[in-house]
Formats: sequence, structure tokens, C-alpha cells
Amino acid sequence: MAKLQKSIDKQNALFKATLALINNGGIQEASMAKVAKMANVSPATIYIYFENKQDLVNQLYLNVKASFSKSAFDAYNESLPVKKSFEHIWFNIAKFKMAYSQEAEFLSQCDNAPLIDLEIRKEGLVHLQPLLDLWKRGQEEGIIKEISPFLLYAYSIYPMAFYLSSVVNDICPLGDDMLKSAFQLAWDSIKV
Amino acid sequence: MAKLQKSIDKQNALFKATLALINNGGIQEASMAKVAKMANVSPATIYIYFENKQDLVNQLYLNVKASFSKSAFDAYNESLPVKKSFEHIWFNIAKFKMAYSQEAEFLSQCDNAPLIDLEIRKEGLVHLQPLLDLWKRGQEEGIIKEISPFLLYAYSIYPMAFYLSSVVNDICPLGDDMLKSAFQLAWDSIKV
DNA sequence: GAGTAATTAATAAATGTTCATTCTTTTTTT
DNA sequence: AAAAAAAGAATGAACATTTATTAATTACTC
Repeated sequence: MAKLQKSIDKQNALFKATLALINNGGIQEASMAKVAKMANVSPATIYIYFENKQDLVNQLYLNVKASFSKSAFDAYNESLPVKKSFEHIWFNIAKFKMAYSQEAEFLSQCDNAPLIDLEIRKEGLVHLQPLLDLWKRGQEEGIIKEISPFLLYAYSIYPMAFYLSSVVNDICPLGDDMLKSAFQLAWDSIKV
Repeated sequence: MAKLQKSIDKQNALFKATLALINNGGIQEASMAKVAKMANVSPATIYIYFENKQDLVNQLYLNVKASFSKSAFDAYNESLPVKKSFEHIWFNIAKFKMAYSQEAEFLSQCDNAPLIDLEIRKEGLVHLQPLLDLWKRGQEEGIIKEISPFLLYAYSIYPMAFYLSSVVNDICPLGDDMLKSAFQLAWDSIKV
């Protein structure tokens, strides 16, 4: 067992514990002591891997965001037509949110509460470029409405957070047809 | 000056301080000591008006949610056609979020972070009924898609939170046309 | 046995909450 | 209408815990 691997494992254990605690009771319930206990580690050990608590949370955010972005553009092929491309990315994101609902919940908490330093949050947005490019292409082809990417995101991607959190909390049912409906809404809103 | 009025004033000062602090740095920055100082009150005084910190935050949530709902259905007339009705409510909400951006920001923080007790959160949803009724009418008339109200909300109302927070943070410009575009997206997504 | 990883134990500061007490207002008695 | 009594509102200081963070010490690996 390589030393490096062990380090990574311990980091991941800390990430996992922090994520679970923050998801359950917010940042106020995620004390360093609890994180340490949940990761089977002494509190002092955390400071070997992270500068301080804020750094721990920031790094967790970047970590989760990276895995989100990776999923979003998994097997993405720019050569497909605009709608097909968008559909591909959209369902990738939906799949991520279903499969990693804890991570998804954490991300939307970060996007709406002042948990993460602003610079770090900006850093996490970088990976979205392919989607912005796609929208631009769609607009040039006259397929997608000529409006700010903020609006496009707000109406075609952002709603998934709400809908899928309802699903996860068992307030709202889920079926394959349900997901298709959701995509239809997303596409109807941004298509020209 | 009636005693009752003075009580209400003090409660409102506490609400205002709590809101500001939570908005700025999350619940962890809103200590009872800071809330008290900001409201020009002794920490012990808070416990005359509220059971404990959680109760303070819960009551604040209900208070803000009530004023939100009131705005949403301001001058709302059920006798108008479905689209006109929806437009009315939609712009009411938009106006609220612009005029009371602090309150709006707080609400979306509450909806995505475990700040508020679940029962209290449910209590805050009650006032949305007229909108649900409207959607039902629209569906009966074949104007609005036959899908779960969760999806309808996720795509026609929820996006405003994202878009208008971008506006407030000066990341995204705002114009009257911009708002009209946003409404167009909302309507396009749910209309049949 | 050198060097790093991890722990225990300790730090000061901050946390939510309560206490005994004072100040202010209202009610009762004269 | 004035004085006395009761009640209520507000306070600052103190409470025991908990907080994030470090210093000193031990365990482990190469």
C-alpha cells in the first residue's frame, strides 16, 4: 500500500465525513471534532491535510464540483446536432444527481449559502465552458433563444436541483417518463 | 406608544438583524451575541421573545415567507384567463425579489440548507395554494402541461431565484426586456 | 535510526443559555 | 390625584460546553 494512496484515502474519508455532516445539519453541525470522529481520525490529523476548516470545505467543494463536471460531459461529442448535444449533457447531469444525490444536495447548498469563498466558487464554474459553447452554437443556428447564458442556465439546468431534491426526499415520484417530461420542459424553455 | 407595538418593533429589529447576519455569513456567523448587538439589545432579551436560537430562525422564516406569499398574490384576480393570471403572479414574485432582495436571498438559503425545521418549512408552503389551483385550471383547459406541480414550480418559479441572485450580485444585467424574456422562458416551459 | 504521520492533551476564544438584579410601566390603594 | 405595590421588560455578568486550532509526544515507515 503506497504512502500516497493512503494519504488520498484519508483525504477522501475526511471529505466524505464533512459532506455527510454538512448535508445533515449544515455547517454548524460539522465541527472539526465530529468530522474527525466520523472519519476515524484525530482532530489534529485534519490539519495535516488541510490548512483549516474553511480550506477543508473549499477543497471538498472543488472536489465534488470536479466530479460533477466530469459526469456532465461524460462521452460528450461536440459533433452532434445542438439538441442532441444538449440532451446528452442534460441527462448526464440528471444521472449524476440521481446517483450522487448527497453530492448534488451539497452543491446546491453551496450555491445558495455563503459556505464557500467567492474565488473558490468561481474556480468551480470553469468546467462549464463546453455547455456555454454549445448554447452559442445553438444561438448562431437560430435554434436557441438569443438571451444571456444566465437565463439559459437558470431555466434549463438549475430546475433539476429543485425537482430532484423533491424526488430524493420522497415528496415527488420519479419515473423514466417523469425525467423525459422534465427534459421537455427544459428544452421548451430555451428553444426558439 | 402601545406596549404591544413596542414588542413588535423589538421583534422586528431582531428579525432584521438575524436576516442580515445569516445572509452575510450563514448561520455560523449569526451568533446570539452578534444578533443582540446589531439589534441594540442584550443577549438575554432575545429569550424574552423567542424560545431559543432555532425558534428565532424558524419564526423569521415564517415571517419572511408570509410577506413573500402576500406579495405573490397581491391584487390577484382568479377570474382572469390562465395565462394572464400566471403572468400576474409571476411578475408579483419578480417584483418582490427585486424589492426585497435580502429577504429573497434568505428564503433560497432556507430552501437549500437545513436551517429550518421540516415542519416549519411545510407550514410556509401553505400559502401557495392559489397558484396550484391556477395550474389545475390551466391543465383542465388544456393550456398547461399535464405534469406534477413540482415540475411546474421547478421550471417556472424556482429559476427566478438563480436569475435574480445573479442580477443582485451584479453578475448579470437587468432590464425590463430581460424580465420579459425570463417570463417568456417560464411560460414556454409549462405551456402545452 | 531519521523523518514523517498521527495522536493526545491543552489552548484561548466563542458558543447558546440562564441567573439575579435593575429599570420601567401598570395597577392598586389610600 | 398621590403613593405604594405589583408586574413586566431588559440587562450585564456568569454558566458550562463547545469551538477551531496548536504544542508536545508517541507510533510508524523506510
